[in-house]
Amino acid sequence: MEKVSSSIRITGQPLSESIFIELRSAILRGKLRPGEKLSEQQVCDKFGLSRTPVREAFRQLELEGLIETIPNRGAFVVGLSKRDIEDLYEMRKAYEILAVKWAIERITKEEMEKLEEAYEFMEFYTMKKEADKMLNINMQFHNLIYKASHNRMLEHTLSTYQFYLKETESNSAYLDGYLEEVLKEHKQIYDAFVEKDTEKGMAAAAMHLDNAKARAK
Amino acid sequence: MEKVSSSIRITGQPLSESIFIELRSAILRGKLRPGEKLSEQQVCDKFGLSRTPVREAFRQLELEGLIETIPNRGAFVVGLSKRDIEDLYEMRKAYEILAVKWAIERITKEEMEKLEEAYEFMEFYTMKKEADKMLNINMQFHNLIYKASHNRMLEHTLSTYQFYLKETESNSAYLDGYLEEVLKEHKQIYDAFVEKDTEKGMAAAAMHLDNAKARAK
DNA sequence: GATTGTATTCTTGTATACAATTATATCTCT
DNA sequence: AGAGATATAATTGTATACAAGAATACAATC
Repeated sequence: MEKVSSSIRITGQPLSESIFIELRSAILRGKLRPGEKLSEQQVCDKFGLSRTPVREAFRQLELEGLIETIPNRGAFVVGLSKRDIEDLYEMRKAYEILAVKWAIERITKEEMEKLEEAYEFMEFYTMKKEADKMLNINMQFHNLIYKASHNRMLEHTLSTYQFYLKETESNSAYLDGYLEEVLKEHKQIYDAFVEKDTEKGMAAAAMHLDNAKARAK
Repeated sequence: MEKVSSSIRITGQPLSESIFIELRSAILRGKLRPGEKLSEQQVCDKFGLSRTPVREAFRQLELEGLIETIPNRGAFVVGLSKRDIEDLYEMRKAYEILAVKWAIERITKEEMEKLEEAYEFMEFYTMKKEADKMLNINMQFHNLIYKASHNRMLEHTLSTYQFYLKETESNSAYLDGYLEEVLKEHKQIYDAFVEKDTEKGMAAAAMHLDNAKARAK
């Protein structure tokens, strides 16, 4: 493992959090290979800090299943296979459908206003053909739905999946040729919120995620 | 928080793991109330050990969303609302359907033999009307399916949900009057494995979990 | 040459010590 | 008495120290 010159200290945020995010990203991006041993001391040396926060990060990675620790032997990178990622799209789809359903039932007025605003930005960026901004607002749109589902676990899990898929996607600018198609799919979801039609929303979400999976190829 | 007389040390297992499981259980069972402050020192005193393993357990609880930590202020119990638990049944159902689908597609010969054995135990215990043993083999049956899905994340999540629901269920002996009904539902799932019929399996799983939710009331 | 037993080294698991931030209590002033 | 400021105490965040287990190296034996 190569050293990094700069510290990862961010004021206010515990170091264990930073290390967790950093290592998770490295594993998902394949910089840390499955099977590879992850030594606490090496990680400490790399980031220039003590073992305490590193160990806390390890325990979190273990809980997410990205590393496997054998007592008194150490931690080993697990990582995601091609099929794991394929599966992840399916798992996300199943939850996203639930999120849309609950969000339509439970969304507050304020949340609805934010969702409307997000959708309007999507229209705007589609018109301007700004794919990278579209990618961002796309994520926000979905995150607003997660929040509006008013279920912390679902929200957390879907945010995690979003992160996983973002990190593992080979080409993050894959939206380029599909802006209008993507907009249309989101319009169907958004319309379902306006009409408070859960069935329509769930169907639209399912369709959208099937297409998203196909586009990511 | 009251002290416990006995130590929770189990040879081979890190203490952080034991504390994690212990605290998680306490939160799910409502012994630790939502909003309550969870002091590191208090937990240390209670279990008679140092802060290092306690902190590691806290980080894991945080990741599962059962506590919320505010930097430099401490950890606060979050817990699950009635609706959270209701939702959990839906979330479990969505994943269980996926697990059955993938398991039917991916199950190995050895795994199939174990599943068959588990199902036969279910028949046996139903005949003998042993509800508590049935509860156990029931969990095993489902865990075998999780394993056979050959997706670690799905397996881990479903195991967690199983634990959550088991801990929060008001009456763990709720199977009592429903042994034959439950057996029938599992037979349908098991038959789908024998016939390698994913559609049938998914439908049977959906039905089973709807009924399980209704029975838990 | 292969294998087993032992000593050494290395790594992890836990406890303690220190630093930094936050909460609380006390005191002052109006 | 109440509001604000300061000092003290308590709690968290991080680093270091120690203990226990595992891996490695090496010697002795077959």
